[in-house]
Amino acid sequence: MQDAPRKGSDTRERILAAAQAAVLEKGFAATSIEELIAAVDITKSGFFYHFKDKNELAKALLVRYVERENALFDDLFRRADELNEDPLHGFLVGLKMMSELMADLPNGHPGCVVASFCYQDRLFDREVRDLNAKAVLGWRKRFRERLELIAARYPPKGAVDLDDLADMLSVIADGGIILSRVLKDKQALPRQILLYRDFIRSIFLSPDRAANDGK
Amino acid sequence: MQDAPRKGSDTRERILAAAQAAVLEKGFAATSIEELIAAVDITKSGFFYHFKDKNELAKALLVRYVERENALFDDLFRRADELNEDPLHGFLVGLKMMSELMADLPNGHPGCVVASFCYQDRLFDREVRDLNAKAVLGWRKRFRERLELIAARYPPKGAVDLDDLADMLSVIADGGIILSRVLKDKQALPRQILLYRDFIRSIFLSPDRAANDGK
DNA sequence: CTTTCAAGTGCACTCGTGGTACAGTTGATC
DNA sequence: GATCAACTGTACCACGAGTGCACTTGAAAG
Repeated sequence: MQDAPRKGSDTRERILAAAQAAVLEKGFAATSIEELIAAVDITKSGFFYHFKDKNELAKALLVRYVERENALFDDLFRRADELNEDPLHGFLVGLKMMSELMADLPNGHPGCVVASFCYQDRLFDREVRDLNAKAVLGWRKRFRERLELIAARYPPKGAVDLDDLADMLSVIADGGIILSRVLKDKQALPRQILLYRDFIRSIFLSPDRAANDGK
Repeated sequence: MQDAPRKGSDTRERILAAAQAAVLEKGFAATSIEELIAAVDITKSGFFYHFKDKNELAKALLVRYVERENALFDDLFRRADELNEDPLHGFLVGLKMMSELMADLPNGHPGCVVASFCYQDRLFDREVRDLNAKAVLGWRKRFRERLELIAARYPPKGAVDLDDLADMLSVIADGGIILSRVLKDKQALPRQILLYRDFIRSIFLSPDRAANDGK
């Protein structure tokens, strides 16, 4: 284990944590290196030891965010599946848990780095923009696979594009975060996720079954 | 008519147009006054004649955007209603038109100023943040009123919160714009709007009626 | 035809920030 | 005792935001 050569050396991680919080509140350009080194209590040289320039910081920020978000989804839907054999009900339980997770965040959702970068993408090089696209496509793949399992067992009513339906969860999440933040209403995001859940249920569950599936 | 005292004097509008395009690509902080005055071909003093500081520019940008967006919605759903007496089918037609409008934008949707500002809100004063919230609440009110008319004639299946359902359109729009931009897929946004349309139909139209309502 | 006023120009200045360069320091590990 | 990751310290440059103020211009109103 030579990943922590020196005492702790969590400096890089602390920079990233401070940077993410600042970026989600003010945007990347307005987040100054000076404020970050003040927050983490290092010198400017220390910062440039870890990141050769600001674009490197952006890249690391995005990679870290996507990894964490993926780990969170992995854990959440794994637990949901343990509670349920059926792919549809596993998904519905997972969405419910996701909604509750968002509702329980004390200060509301801090924001999505992918969405933030999307509205500032001319600041970054192509690599960062490609990483952003890859993250969204990863979520599409993840949810599409679940939806395929569901569709195999529960033939959907009408023609539904499963990619679009998978994307819709990212859409609801990003849009819901914006709604919550703008309205300063922490519950707006979880409620939107529950609406998506209702939509999924209405697509895959026939009306009579959906009727006695309340809650 | 003393609103245009001097020849043309569309300078202010040209500044705002250039600023909006730049802000949606790079964020507000990264949009320099210097680049704006270069684009509009005036001097720095000329800029500060129109806006006393950058925050004033942000405010004007937001006000302009919301006014235009509201005018667009007014026009779109008014035309949809002219084609249809029924509130539900008027809404469905409006959503279809909205989707087609988005699909026909040559370079994709340029972005939502409200969403952009949301991820940079610490840059602005309270007035701008309040304006942002008011804009979203305005859209909620607008769509909620439509949904109430619909719900009165078509009792919805299950308990639906009409505020949430109204918000969901803003959510889908903002999230869909992000999806489209990140994936560089212009059609992603219009497809998400059509999914919302499907959801609306499934809520208010009973299954047998929904069946022969295809397209 | 002169006064007035909106809509600017020109210039000089301060400050914060990104970024470079490079030499030196510290402390755990081998 | 040497090595190396992880820093510190100092000095420096260029650029852009934003301020302040005096000055100009051209259309319109009296």
